[in-house]
Amino acid sequence: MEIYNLILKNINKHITLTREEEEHFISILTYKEIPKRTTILAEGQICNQLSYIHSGALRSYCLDEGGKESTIMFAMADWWLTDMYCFLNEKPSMTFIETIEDSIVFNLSKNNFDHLFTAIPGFERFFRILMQNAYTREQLRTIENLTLKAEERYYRFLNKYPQMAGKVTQKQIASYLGITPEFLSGIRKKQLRRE
Amino acid sequence: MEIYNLILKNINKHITLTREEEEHFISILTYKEIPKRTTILAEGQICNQLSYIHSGALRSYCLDEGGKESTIMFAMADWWLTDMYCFLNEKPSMTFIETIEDSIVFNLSKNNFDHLFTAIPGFERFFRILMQNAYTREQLRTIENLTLKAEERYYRFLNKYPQMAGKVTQKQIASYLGITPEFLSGIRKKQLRRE
DNA sequence: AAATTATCTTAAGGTAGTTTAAGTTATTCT
DNA sequence: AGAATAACTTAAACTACCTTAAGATAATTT
Repeated sequence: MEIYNLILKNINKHITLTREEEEHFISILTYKEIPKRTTILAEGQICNQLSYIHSGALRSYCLDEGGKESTIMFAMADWWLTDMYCFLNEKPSMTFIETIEDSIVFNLSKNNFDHLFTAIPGFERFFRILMQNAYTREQLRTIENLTLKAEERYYRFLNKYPQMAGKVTQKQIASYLGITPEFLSGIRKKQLRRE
Repeated sequence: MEIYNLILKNINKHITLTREEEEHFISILTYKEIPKRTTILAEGQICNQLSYIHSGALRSYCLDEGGKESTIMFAMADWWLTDMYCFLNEKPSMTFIETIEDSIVFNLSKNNFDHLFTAIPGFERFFRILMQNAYTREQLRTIENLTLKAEERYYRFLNKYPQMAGKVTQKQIASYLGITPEFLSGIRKKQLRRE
């Protein structure tokens, strides 16, 4: 099937599958078309799906006691997304996941995820590399949060995710950077004056 | 060898090795005794070792342009530690790693790490799970840094790493929390007054 | 044991980021 | 298209956290 070329290419970056393995893998995915601004995972639900984003864009975030949002990550086409801790440990989700625009995702259930490793051991390697990348990316974010001021973090964000910057609201960017929308507005004004 | 029981138990939590596999794995480790306050990795060096900490405690940190330290992680007995990004990509290290106390570590070189996966494919699974845990831990830290005030982060740190709290200086704790030692001192004073 | 050096504390003054509130501009819904 | 809702901006007052500097305490070196 044509539409699965993208995800197969994603996997082929790290491991090689036989024709049968590819077919098996695709057979355990569930195809979902999701309109924009749809919540596909809410806090408290059991998170039993790992989503590959075929097209579109999504966002995961959490709420603190006061109702303040923090964006955990933005995810676009060809990325994987879930509440990883809760997916792996089958705990009620601590996060929300919603579409930013109309999206097509392929879901892999926790059950199929677990069995995939016995059916096709090569996937251990694939997900090892995926987790490595996620870990090192997350660690870099920690360091940037600790060492940089909001203004510098904002410019690095624009630089790292230029496609995202156009799709998401500034409120969402602010909540990713850990600042208020008002403060971000000030940063942007400063930039405009310079141009 | 008696001394390798701890690391084998660590690995056995996630995968099962045959006797020969255990022996092969141990044979590629290099044993190191390191006195306290020794830098085992400096910024700019190629980081080609992944360290398992048999005993003792270590810390990894980075320096910004102004020379300000940020502690990336504290690591104690039975933990794995390296500059993961630079280890995996064979880049010059962006971080420093130093012993906090006299330590014994077993080093796995990048070369042996790479070959380990073909020699004993089960290690793909082991390191997948290791990376998963590192990733989800790091993501939790990001969220806490974004949503919590320094005081609350300090108490969670004490709670999560009670053994560490006694071993490291407050300057180091402050640099892990992303605050100045002076500000941490103020937080501690507040706590003392309450008791 | 003394001297040196690093850590920890205290306090005053400064800056980065927040809060609240009001007004403006987009989006979404009917 | 008009009404409703959410996003974005502006500004003033506030708070969390930083900077600098000095003195006290602890650890390390000689």
